[in-house]
This record gives sequence, structure tokens and C-alpha cells, in this order.
Amino acid sequence: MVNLSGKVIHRLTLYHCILKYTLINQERVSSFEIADLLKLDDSQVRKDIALCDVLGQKKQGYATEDLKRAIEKKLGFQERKDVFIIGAGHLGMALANYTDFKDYGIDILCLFDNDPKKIGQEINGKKIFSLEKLADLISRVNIKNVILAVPPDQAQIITDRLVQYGVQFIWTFTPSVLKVPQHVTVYYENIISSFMQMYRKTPENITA
Amino acid sequence: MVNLSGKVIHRLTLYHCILKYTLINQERVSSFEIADLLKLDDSQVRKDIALCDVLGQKKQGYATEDLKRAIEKKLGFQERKDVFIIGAGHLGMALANYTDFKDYGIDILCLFDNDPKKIGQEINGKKIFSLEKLADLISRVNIKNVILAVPPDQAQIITDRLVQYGVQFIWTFTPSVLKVPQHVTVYYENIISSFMQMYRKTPENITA
DNA sequence: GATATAATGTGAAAAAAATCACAAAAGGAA
DNA sequence: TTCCTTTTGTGATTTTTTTCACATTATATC
Repeated sequence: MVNLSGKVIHRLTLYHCILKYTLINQERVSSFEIADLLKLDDSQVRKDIALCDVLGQKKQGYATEDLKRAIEKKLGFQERKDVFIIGAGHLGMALANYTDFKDYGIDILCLFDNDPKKIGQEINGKKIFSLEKLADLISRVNIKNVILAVPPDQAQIITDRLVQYGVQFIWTFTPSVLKVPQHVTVYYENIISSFMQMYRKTPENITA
Repeated sequence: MVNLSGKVIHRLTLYHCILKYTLINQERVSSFEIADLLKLDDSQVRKDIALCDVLGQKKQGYATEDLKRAIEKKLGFQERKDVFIIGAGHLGMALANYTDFKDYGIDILCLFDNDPKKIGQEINGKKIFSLEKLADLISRVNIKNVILAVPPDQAQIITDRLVQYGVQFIWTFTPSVLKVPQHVTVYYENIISSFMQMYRKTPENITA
């Protein structure tokens, strides 16, 4: 299996969204149709689709159901992916409440926080545990991926513990940059960076 | 001013986070130090920094304060950016509560929702208005950028209205793909895509 | 003062991503 | 049947991004 770049994964996910939400009940779809919706080059759409080992038909495009399933297979939506959320603040809560995760095989097992008022509560059927329980639960469930949604001043301390407990992938929504050993990977979901990528494209900012 | 690619914006934002949270009270910083924290190539860090018109000193690196300010200037953190949030569900609320936005010049003015229970409430000092008020407020405040955080089945209908009222940039957290005319740009903040970009890099998925 | 070292800044090269261009096939129309 | 149109699949080309390599310089050490 060839590794897909982040950009390809992003585009394939959007193609899947088109098939799931926009073109429901449509039998076939052409690369031009998808390219048009996403303002992409049509040959790029075809090359991305080719990576999923789907063949289209000349003059007919692709069968939507086949294409949808092929993307799901390629991106691994059926495989079950267990994740913990560290931090039950606004963002941790919003993520725990995101019901679509299950459609993609993502299973948020529980949350962790050190606020006594929150510990013991349930969000969308997911229990909030004390951070004390972290070591035990990570090793028992053999968790490798966590979502980090804690304030920046706590992020490094918690990260050090996560690394110690064997976590290998940290998807962080916290703005601070984390020091981790070589074998651990951090993905920065930086909301400011995303905003700026959008904002800097507005006309008044394209002063060439 | 040369246009920055999304990747450069993302890296510069992370450099800024390092200066803001990790290396506070440190006078100087080298490209190696930043590269090490983010697992990047050091020459890439220097090239990114060069885009901000900052000069370092041989054997001394860059002055942290100067570099921080230069990134802020390049990315436009001081400029005021007014934004509306459409949808006051979990995610819209989490975004409205994100206090750091103001450090980057991002001003969430208010939220919109059609749930009567929510209308009139305040989140973090921002009022929730009825969607009825959308047309009026967009034109009065001359809003060009909105954050869309509504359920997928409402996204297109609301988008059509936004386009009609003159919005040009839509940053959507909704998974559905939006049909918009050529002059309107949609940025897809797709949480599943981000998750998959992380997850597909885990060892068991790099079966080459 | 000479030498070693740790940095920058940047051309050149390599790698990756996007776009172009077009042959080939399939279906519809004349 | 023949011709026209639509659409795929993919090599070739171009553009963008990343990495490499190294001359240069400031500081510290001997």
C-alpha cells in the first residue's frame, strides 16, 4: 500500500463527503463534477481516484457507490480506531459530542480531566475520568493515539506523562508546541493557522 | 507582498507558538532549535524566517522578540478581523469560547442560530441572534468572512443565503461540500480528514 | 592573534505536486 | 454505419516545495 500524502487524504475525504451528503441518490459521478464542486483540476480528481483502484467508464464516469466504498477502504474508515480525549473543556466536549466519528470507525472511549466537578460525568455516553487513571487505562486498553485538548500551560506536563505511558501519536488542539522524543509524533491542529490560511487569501491581503 | 502558501503559514504560526509558549524569557533562538522542536529541516526554518524579513546573526541566531513581532506582522495578527459564527451548537460554542482569538486580531462579533432557546443568550460576551437577523447584520457590519458550524443538512441552504448577502469566505466545520459561485471561497476544516492524516501515519498503516 | 565552532543565508539539486495534453473508448445522433 | 461528444487514464511538463551543501561570519578559546 502506497502512502498517501496529507493533501491526497484531505481531497479523498472531501470526495467522500460529496458522495455522502451532496450526490446522494445519484448513480454515477464524473471527475468534472467533483472538480467543479471543489474547484480543483479534473485530472487531479481522476489521479486521486486511481489511487483507490477504482475504474471509471468512458463517457459514464464512476459508479458513486463503488467510489464511496473504495475511498472508505483506502482511508480505512471501517477499521476501528480507539482514542482517548485528554481535557474536558469546551473543545474536548465538542469533540466528544461529535457523533459522526463513529461513521469513520473512530471510537472516543472516554475523556480525562482533573476538575472534580467534571470527573464522573458522562458526555454523549463517554465517561470523564480523573487524570490519575490515565496510566492504568492507557496500558489496559493499549491506546496509541490521543486527542489533547488541555490549556497550553498543562500541555507539556501531560505530554510527558503520555509519552511515558507509551502513547505514540498525539493530535493536539492546544496551541503550544510539545517536546517529545523521536519516536512520538505530534499533529498540530492549530486553529489560528487554519484561520490565517483562509484569511490571507481575502482580496485585501493579496496585495501582490 | 509575496503570497504565502498554506504550508508556510502553518509553519510560521507554529514558530510563533514556540516563541509565545515554549521559549518565553529566552533572548535568542536558532533555526536548529525550532527545527528540532517541530522535526523540520533547519534550512527550511531559515527560509521561512527570511520571508518575514528578519535577519539573524551568525553564531547567535535570531532575537526572539524581533522574530515574534515579524511573524505577527507578516501574518497580520495585529489587523482586526471581524467574523460571525453561524450555528451555536457544541462546536460554535467552543469556538466562541476560544479566548485566544483576540490575541490574533480575530474578533468573533456574535453567533446565529435558529433554536429559540439559544437566541438572546450570550457566550463569552457574544450574543446569539436569530438567523432572521443575518441579512441585516452582515450588510450593516460589512462582514466578508464567516465561520459555518451548522448540521450538514442545513449547510447548503444557509450558504446560499450567505452568498446572497455578500459573504465571500466561508470557513466551514460542517462535513458537507458547499456549492458556491466562482467568486466565493470555501475552506473545509474537515475533522475527519485531519484525523485520518494523523492516523494513516501510525506504524500498522504504513504497510508499504 | 590564530584557530575552532556554531550559526546564518542562499544558490543548486532533488523530490513532490499540480497541470497540461491527448489518445482511446463509449454512447448518442444523424 | 459514421461521426460527434463526453469522459477516462496517463504520460509529459511545469511548478512548487523541500533538502542539500557550502561560503561566510561572529564569537569563543587557546
